Amino acid sequence: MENNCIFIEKLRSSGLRPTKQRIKICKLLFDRKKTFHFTINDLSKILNKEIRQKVSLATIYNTIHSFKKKGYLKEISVNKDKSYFDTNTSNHHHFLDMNTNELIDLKSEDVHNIKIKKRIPGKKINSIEVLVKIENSN
Amino acid sequence: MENNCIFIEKLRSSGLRPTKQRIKICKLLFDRKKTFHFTINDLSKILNKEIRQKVSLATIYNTIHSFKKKGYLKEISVNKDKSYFDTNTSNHHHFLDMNTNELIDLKSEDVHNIKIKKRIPGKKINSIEVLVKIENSN
DNA sequence: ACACTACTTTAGAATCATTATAAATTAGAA
DNA sequence: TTCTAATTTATAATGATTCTAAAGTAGTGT
Repeated sequence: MENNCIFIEKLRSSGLRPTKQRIKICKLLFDRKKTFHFTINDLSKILNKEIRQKVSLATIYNTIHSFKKKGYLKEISVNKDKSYFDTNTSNHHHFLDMNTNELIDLKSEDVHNIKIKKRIPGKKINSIEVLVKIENSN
Repeated sequence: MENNCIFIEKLRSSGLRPTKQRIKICKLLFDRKKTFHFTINDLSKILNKEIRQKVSLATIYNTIHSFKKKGYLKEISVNKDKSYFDTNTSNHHHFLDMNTNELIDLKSEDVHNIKIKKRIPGKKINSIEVLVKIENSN
């Protein structure tokens, strides 16, 4: 219970009321050591595994979008079927395992020296995203 | 009319019957100097601008998928709303203009020195895709 | 030219992720 | 406690894509 204080504070300081649904989602997403990659569907399944306190799909969408807007989550465009989200909001890249459809983080340092030689007049670079597709090497 | 011969041959040699719908789509996609980026919706609008010979949505999807499978088109994951296709099937990257949602080709040479330091055991790299998001620099 | 069969096209239905809606619930302030 | 605005929720709506099954067409053999 005391653990939730961090999340309650986090939510409150972002102008989001700390409802039990949001706290539950916070715990699931942010109370972990390693980066977590997920789809809304994944999240819904995990959240609603225990029947006692279900969170509706609409709330999951709302909450994830709020979190993204606040910068707590990154959205990753991998394929058009589903949206992937990433709890690692730092500047980094990804492996995509074509066999399992799993995302794996690549630290910024793991991809060195990305230099873009071409420029578009009147435009500035906002971000550079690298997706490395991998597959079984058998 | 004679122009179509190229496309008829191309289709035939790929085991695709040269129907008038496919030829029409071929002309639209491949009879141009510059790379063409499009969504199915774009294509449908252009194809069906003239009312005389409409091509159904289902046929457009079928044809584009066939072309992709044959390697005549590349599919690009930019955002989950829509699928983008690219008539440039060579190894290259993209700018994505966040203001207009437009894709712009980046030659392979325009992005130099992509080296991935990390490896995943049992996996080999299939492709490396770089997406450079740009926006108005006003 | 004719007939046959497999390939294509097509309209419309089905699907699936996501968003909108509107009513019921809840948090925080007075 | 009471009030109001924020939130949750079930359900409907949307929009891209896929499926389906019937009608049309290309290519082969006659």
